[in-house]
Amino acid sequence: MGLSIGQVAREAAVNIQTIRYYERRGLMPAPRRTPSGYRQYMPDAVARLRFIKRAQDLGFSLEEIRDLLALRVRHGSACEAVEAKARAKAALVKQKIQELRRMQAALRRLVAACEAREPTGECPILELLEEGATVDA
Amino acid sequence: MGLSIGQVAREAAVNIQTIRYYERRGLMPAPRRTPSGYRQYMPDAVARLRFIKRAQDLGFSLEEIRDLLALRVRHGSACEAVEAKARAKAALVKQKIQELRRMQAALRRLVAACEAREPTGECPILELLEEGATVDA
DNA sequence: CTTGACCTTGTACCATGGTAGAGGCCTTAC
DNA sequence: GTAAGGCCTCTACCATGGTACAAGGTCAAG
Repeated sequence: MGLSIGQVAREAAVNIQTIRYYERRGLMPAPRRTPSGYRQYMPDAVARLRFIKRAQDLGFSLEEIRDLLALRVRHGSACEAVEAKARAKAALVKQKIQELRRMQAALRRLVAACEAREPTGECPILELLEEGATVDA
Repeated sequence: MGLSIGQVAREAAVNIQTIRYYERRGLMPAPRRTPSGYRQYMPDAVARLRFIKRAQDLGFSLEEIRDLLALRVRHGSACEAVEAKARAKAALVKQKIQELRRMQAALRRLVAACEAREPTGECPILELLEEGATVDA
């Protein structure tokens, strides 16, 4: 009928234990069970797991990911709250992108310095990242 | 003469213990000591700490950051190795940026859906992130 | 010359995000 | 009907990245 936890784990390339862990932590909904107690998943469980993994790679914590997944609009009732959360998250993502771009610029300059075989007494990375260091959060 | 660990901690907005921890982990060089054993830092220690914090926010582990800091070109001798590391890191950063952009697009679509007060039976986030899910690393 | 703020080392503890193993039940194939 | 493999729960352990506390030395002010 549905997918077993092992099938889901294989398709999503995660550990079985991890799926159960996510269920405990509220990231995966508790699936239906067979009469004998086996978990039965719908195919979208695989998509959800892949989403979680991607979001994690992007630096979101499991708690944040739980929130992201909870942003699924429920009947328009909580729509404003959802919108606010989405906006906040988007702002955060935007900032991360900007910082990564600065990092990338620094890395590119380092590569260029290496290619140019400059005497390179100094490392551009530290200084370049310091440039934009007007953060305090 | 130099900065005390407390001064550095305050300026870089990190815990004193954290600085010592970084020293143990090889992210901060062991500074000179006063005759009585107090650590004495040069002002660039603050910059280094801020770099570490920024890199962490970008999703780099302490080990990766240690590597990044080690990329400081030493006399051109290890220049090719440094260049390769920088390139690899840049590729990784580029990928992260792309994924974050997809996440941002999903969030923006969600916001738009909220604003439009659509019936919003479905959440765009999960599906949109699934779109680009041609990853396996 | 003592009080308080600061420093030292060492060890222990915490949260997050898993991973592993024990002990036991289910299922399918021979 | 029995063995292999999958699943169940529960508990314990691991790495990472800190944070806290104890016991004690240092230093500057009064």
